[in-house]
Formats: sequence, C-alpha cells, structure tokens
Amino acid sequence: MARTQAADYDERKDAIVEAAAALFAARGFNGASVADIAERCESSKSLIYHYYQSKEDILYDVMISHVRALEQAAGEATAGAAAPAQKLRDLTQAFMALYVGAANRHKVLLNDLDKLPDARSGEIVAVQRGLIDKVGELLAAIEPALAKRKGARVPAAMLYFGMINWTHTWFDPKGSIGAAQLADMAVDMTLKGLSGAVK
Amino acid sequence: MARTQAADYDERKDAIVEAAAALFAARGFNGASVADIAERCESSKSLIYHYYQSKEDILYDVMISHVRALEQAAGEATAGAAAPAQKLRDLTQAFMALYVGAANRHKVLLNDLDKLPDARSGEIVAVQRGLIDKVGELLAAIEPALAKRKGARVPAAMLYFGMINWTHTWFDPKGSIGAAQLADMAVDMTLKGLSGAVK
DNA sequence: CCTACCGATCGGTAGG
DNA sequence: CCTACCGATCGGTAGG
Repeated sequence: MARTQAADYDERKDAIVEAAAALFAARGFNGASVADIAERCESSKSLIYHYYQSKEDILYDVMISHVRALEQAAGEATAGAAAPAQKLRDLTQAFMALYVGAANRHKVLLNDLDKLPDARSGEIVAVQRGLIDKVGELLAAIEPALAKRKGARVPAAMLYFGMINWTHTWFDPKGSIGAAQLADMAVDMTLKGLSGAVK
Repeated sequence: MARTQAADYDERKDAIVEAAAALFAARGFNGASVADIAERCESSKSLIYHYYQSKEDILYDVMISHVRALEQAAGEATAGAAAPAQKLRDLTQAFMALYVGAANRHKVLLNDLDKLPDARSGEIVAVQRGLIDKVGELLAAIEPALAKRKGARVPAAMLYFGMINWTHTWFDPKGSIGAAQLADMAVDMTLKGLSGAVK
C-alpha cells in the first residue's frame, strides 16, 4: 500500500502559515526571509519548500485563509431575516473579532497585498470586492438616499471599512475599550454619527 | 575660499525624496533599492549617498516632510474663531488635499513607518500624536458626551482618521467623486452618520 | 560624481 | 520506489 501523507501534514502546514503571518506582520514580506520562517517553526528551510513551492505561495495562503474567514462570517451575519442595521452590527462584530483573533494575517493582508503577482492578488481582491458589495447593499437598505445615488455607495462602504480596518494600526484589545465596544461604536458612528456613538 | 553647496542642492535633494517616495509607495521600502532610486533620478548610486547617509535617512525625509505639512495644515485650520464643526471640516479638506497631492508620501507613511528605527519613528509618531489630539479636542467640543468619557476620545478620533486615511487604498481622484466631496462625506458621517452623509 | 568592488544574505535547489 | 525531510550550497543581488 502506498504511503500517504504524514498524519500531521495539515498541522505542520498551518504552523508555517501562522509563523509566516507573524513575521510578515512584524517586518513586511520582503523584510522576513524563508530562513526566518523556518527558524520560527524549528525546522529547516528545506522543510518549508517541501510544503510550499515559493515564498509567494506562503503569502497567498496567509491572505486567502483570512479573507475566506471574513467571507464566511459576512455570509452568516447577513443570512437571517434581521433588519439591515442589525445585520451590519452582527457583521461588524464578527469582523472585529476576526481582526483581533487573526491580527497578524489581517495586517499582512492590508500591507502586503501588492507583493503578490497580479494573478494571485486578483483572487484576493475579488473576495474583498464581494465584502464591499455586501456592505454597500446593507447601507443602501438602511439609507434609501444611498440606493438612489449609485455612485455614493462604494465611497460610503469604504468610509465604513476605513473605520474598522484602520483599527489594526492603533487598537489594543487589552486597552480601555474592548473589540465589541469598538465595533458598536463604529456601527453607531455609521448610523447616527458621533452623538450616537458616544452617548 | 571654501567651495559652497551646489546652487541646485535643494532641488536635487527634493528630487531624490520624490523619486524615493514613488518607488517606496509602489514596491515598499524593502522592495525598492537605492540603485532603483538612482536610476529614476538619472544619476548614480553614489550621488544618492552624497546627499543621504543611508537608505533609512531617505525614508525619514519622505515621512517627516509629509507629516510636517499635515501639522501646518491642521494648525491653520484650527487657528481661527470658527465653530468646532467648521474647523473639523476645514481640517479634513486640507488633509484630503494633501493626501491626494502627496499620495506617494502618504502611502509610504502608512505602510513603512515601522521600517524606521525606533528613535526616528518616534519623532514621526509624536507629530501624528499631536494631530490625533487636535482632532480629539475638536470632537469633544462638538459632542459634550465625549468630553466626559475621556477613554472614548482617542477611539472616536481614530474612527475618524480611519475614514480619511483609508482612502489611500481605494480613492481615485479621477473617479466619480472628488476629494472635496469625499472629505465632506467623511465629516458628515462623523457628525450625523450615514443619513447626513448621503442626503 | 563614477566604476569597481566588499561582506552578508537573499530565495531556491542539489544529492542522499 | 515512495514520502519526508536534512546539511550544504547554488547563482544573484542587496546596501554601502
């Protein structure tokens, strides 16, 4: 009988992605070497190349795994029969939880997407585009004026994403405000502005 | 008599910073080489090292020049006797104009700040901190509840900065919406939420 | 302001 | 003859 994959194949591969995410987040894709990743995994460079054909392939896995998780969370948050404002709140809570739980992958996605060749980055961008559209539809359902002014839908969605995506540069989950509180604050700011967000 | 600086010293130095900003923005600090900068300036690598002691020194100049421009714009926008909401609007217009006019420097600032050694990045961060405080004070003047809840002031300011800083990833000044319109939209979203921003 | 180089380290691959 | 891995080293290029 032919030998199969090692029993811990998936675990080893995931350990590589996790180590790479941490290093890419800290030093950037070009600032972290494959040797650094190997060292962090307590393995050899050759082992890394057994699991991945190239350094870029690792970067791709770091990003696609994160963006797929966001896609699934967005699907779950918008699936039910809740009001659009409640769906936006659920989606934002799920996103903030993923941003904090996968902070390294999130930072890499936002900083190093253009280090991927166009063909690979296109796949990531397509998933992101779907998330933007989903939020744009929620916002248009919440604010009828947005449904009429088609050209304003993407800018509105991007202002919203700016609030929550920018958190990776400053938010500390151990600080004075929690991730769930911050998510609510961003949603309230979107729905009612400052007075709604801090009251 | 000792030889003085070349008459075009400052122009040449600024050309280097401008070329470096374009290359760092496109490929990242670690992805662009000093030789690339020299080529773009139609000069040699040695000329670059005549004006700058290290690649990091160029990065520092790219960032500090941008952040000083933002600091001055913020000072001018908040100097008068206008109402705080109007000051926030003026400041946002000035910032968006600088973000678009110095798009390369802005992108480098947001992506590669951590490529600077701590001592140098600390100087940049201190200026940024001043901008955040300035916006936090405006927001607290606009919304009294924010003046009471001290811990919410920085998060509120950062949600605002998220909206306008995030634009560098998606905003195209040649698109369907202009920079001035977008700035107003971000201010209205901050003040009144979505319904105020798209009506 | 140029050509000619350096110590080191890069991503990726060889044989076993 | 397979998969899973190792120590050593490749040709090029980085900042200086």
